[in-house]
Amino acid sequence: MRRSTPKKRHATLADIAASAGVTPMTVSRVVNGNGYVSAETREKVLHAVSALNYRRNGLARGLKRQRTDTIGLVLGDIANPFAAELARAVREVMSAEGYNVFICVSEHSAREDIAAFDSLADHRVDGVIVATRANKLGNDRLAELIEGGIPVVLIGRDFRHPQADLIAADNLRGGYDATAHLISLGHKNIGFIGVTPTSGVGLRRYHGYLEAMREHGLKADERSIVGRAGGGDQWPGYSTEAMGYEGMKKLLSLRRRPTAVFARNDFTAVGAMSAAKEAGLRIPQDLAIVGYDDVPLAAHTSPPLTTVRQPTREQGRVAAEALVRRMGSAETPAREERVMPCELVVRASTVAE
Amino acid sequence: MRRSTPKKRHATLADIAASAGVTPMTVSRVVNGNGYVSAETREKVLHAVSALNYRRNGLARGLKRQRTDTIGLVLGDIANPFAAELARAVREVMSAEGYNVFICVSEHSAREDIAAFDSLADHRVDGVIVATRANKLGNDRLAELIEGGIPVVLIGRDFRHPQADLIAADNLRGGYDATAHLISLGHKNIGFIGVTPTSGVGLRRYHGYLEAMREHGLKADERSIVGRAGGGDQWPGYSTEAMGYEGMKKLLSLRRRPTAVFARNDFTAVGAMSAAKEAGLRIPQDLAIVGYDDVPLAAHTSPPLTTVRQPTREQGRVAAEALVRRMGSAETPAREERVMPCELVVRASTVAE
DNA sequence: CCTTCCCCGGTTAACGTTAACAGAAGTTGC
DNA sequence: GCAACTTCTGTTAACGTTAACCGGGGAAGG
Repeated sequence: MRRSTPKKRHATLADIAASAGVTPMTVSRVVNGNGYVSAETREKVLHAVSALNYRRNGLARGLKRQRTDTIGLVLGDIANPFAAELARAVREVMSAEGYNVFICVSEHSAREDIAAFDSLADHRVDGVIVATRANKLGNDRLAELIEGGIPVVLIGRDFRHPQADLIAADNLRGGYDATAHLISLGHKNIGFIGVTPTSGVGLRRYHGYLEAMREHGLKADERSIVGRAGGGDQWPGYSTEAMGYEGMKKLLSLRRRPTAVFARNDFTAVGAMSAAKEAGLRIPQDLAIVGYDDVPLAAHTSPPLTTVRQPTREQGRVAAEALVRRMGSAETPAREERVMPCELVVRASTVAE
Repeated sequence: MRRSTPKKRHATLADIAASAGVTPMTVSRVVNGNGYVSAETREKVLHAVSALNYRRNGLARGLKRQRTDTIGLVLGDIANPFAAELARAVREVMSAEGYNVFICVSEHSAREDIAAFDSLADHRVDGVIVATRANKLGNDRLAELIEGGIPVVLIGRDFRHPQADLIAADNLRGGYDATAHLISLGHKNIGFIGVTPTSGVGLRRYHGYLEAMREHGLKADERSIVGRAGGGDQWPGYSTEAMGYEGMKKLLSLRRRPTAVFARNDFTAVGAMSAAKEAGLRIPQDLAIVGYDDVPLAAHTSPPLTTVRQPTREQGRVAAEALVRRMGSAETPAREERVMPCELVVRASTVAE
C-alpha cells in the first residue's frame, strides 16, 4: 500500500518556547549553550526540542549573526585524487576551526566556475577557497566577489589579486625537473602529452618542460606535443587515461617517435603506458614515461611510474589556514603568495631496476 | 608595500533603492525579473546595482521564500571515480532544474556523516541525496531529518525509510556474476579482497561472492577473505591500492593460495595485481583477477581488468529526478526503490587473449 | 544595611528579503 | 462614458533568529 503523508513544517524557536512555557530567547540560549539558564528550564526546553524534532534555521541565524560558519571550496574536477586530498586537508583544518565546508564542482568550465562563485556568495559563506584553473570570465567574477568583501584564497589558480592569497605548487620547477631527469638519462627526443602547443598557456608544468628542453639545447618538436584535439572539450577538462592513450598513439605514429614522454599527470601517463605496451614497447627500455602528481596508483602501475609529487596536503592546509586568518581579521590583509616545492619520485618507468 | 584595506559591508536592497531613488521592492522586482517595472526605472536600478556591486543575500531570500533552490549531496569519498561520476550526473539534472548542488564529504565516518546532514539541514537545503554507506548513528539522524520534512533520496545506502527513495545498483547480483565468471573458468579456490569476514555485513558484492561459491558447492575459505586489519581505520574507508596490495600479499602467503581473486573494487584490484606481478605470477594464467566499478583506469591496466560495470550515471540521474519529484510535490510521496542492473565486463585479467 | 556582583529570564529591534495588498494612471472594450 | 483591465510603484508585515538591554532576586562583602 502506497501512502502520501502531508508535508510538515519545521518547528521554530517560537514553537519550542510555547511548548516549554518560556520565551524564544531562552530557547535560543539553551540550544546555543550561551547565557544563563537554570538547569530546570534547560531541561524543559531540551525536552520540547527533542519532542518537536527542532532544528535551528541556519538562514535566519546567519542573517542575524552576519556569518554562517561555512566556507566554500570550488574544485575543477572531483574525480581527481589531487582534488580529493586537497579537500580532505581543507576539511580537517576547517572542522577544527568550527567551519563547515561546502564543495562546488566546476567541471573546468568558466560558466560553472561563475555559477559556483555566485551560489556560494549568495549563500553568504564566510570565505571561499578556489582551486580551479584560471579563465578570464571566472577571474573577473572572482575579482568582483573579492572586492565585494568575501575572503578568498586561491590554490594553484594562476590569477593575482591584491586581496586574495595564492598557494601553489612549483609546477614550473616540477616540469623542469621531470624533463631534466629524462634528459640526464640520455633522451633527446622527448614528447609531452596533455596540452596543445597553441593553447598551452598557463600550464606551468608544460612551460617547465619547454624551459628544460631549451636550456639543454634540445628542440621541443611541435609534433611531439599532443593534447586535446582542436582545443575542444572532447575530454572533461583535466585529464583522462583516454587522453594519454590517444596522445601516445599519435606519438607512436610519428616517423621520429620520442624515446621518452612527459605526461601532464599520472592518469594521462597510465593511458600512455597502456598504448605503448599495446604497441609492444618495453618500458623504460624502449620508452621512458614520467607522470605528475604521484597519485596512490602511480606506485602500483607496471612498471611503477616515475612522477612528480606535489605537496597536496600541505597546500590544502596552508590555504585553509590563510583563509581562517583572512576571515578572522577585521581588516582585509594584503596578499600573500606561497609557492611550495615539488619532488621528483624516480621509479621504474624511467630507470630499469 | 603591504597594505590592509578596511572590510566592506555588502550592499543591500535598501542601499540600491536609496541610490536609485526607488523603494527596495522595486529593486527586488528588477533583480528577480518579475513584476512590472518601467524600462526607465529598470535602467536606473541596474546602474546602481552594478555601481554598488550588489549581490542579493541568499539567507534573507531563503528565509523569506522558504526555499533555497539548493540541494545537498553527501558523498563518502570524493577520490572515487564512482562518486565523481555520480556527482556529475546529479549536477546535470539539478542545474537544468534550477538547483545548486553543495557537496559534503563524510570520509566514511558516521560522525562526519551526521555533521554533513546537520550542516545541510541547518542551511535549509531543499533536499538531500545521500550516497554514503549505511551506519547506525547516521541512519538514525537521517530518519530524524526525513521525519522533520526534508526530502531525501538514497543512493546505494542500505537503509530503508518509508519516506525516502532508494536507488541502488544490483551489487549482490554483480558480485554473484563476477564470482560465477571465475567459477565458469574452472577456478575453485577463489579469494576475496576488501572485507573482513567477521564484519562484512552489508557489503552486497561480498554476499554475492559468498552466494555464488555456495551455490556451486565451493567453500569460501575464511583465510582467503581478507580486508582491513582488525577492522580498524587503517585505510581511509573505501578502497585503496594499498589495501589490495597488502591483501594480495596475505593471500600469496597461504599454503593453498587462491588461483583467482575477486576484489571489492577496481583500485583494490590494481593493488592486488601489483603484488601478484611482484611475486612473479602471470595474470591471468597463474592468477585471475576481477574488480568492480569499471573505472576508466580498468581498461588501461596490464592486462586490462575484468570488472563489473555499474550504471553510475543512470543512478545519479534517477536519484536526482526522484528528488526533484519529491521536492516538487506538496505531499510527501511514498517510498520508491530502484535496483539497477550491473554488467560483467570481461577483459584479459581473467581470460587470456 | 547598602552596595556590588552573579544568575536568570524577558523585551525590543533588527538582519535583508519578498508575498500580498493597495492605489494611481493609463488603456481597452462596448 | 464607464467598467474592466494593464502597467507601474509603494506600503506593510512577516520569515526565524539573536545582540543588546533591562530588571528582579539572591548571595557576598564591607
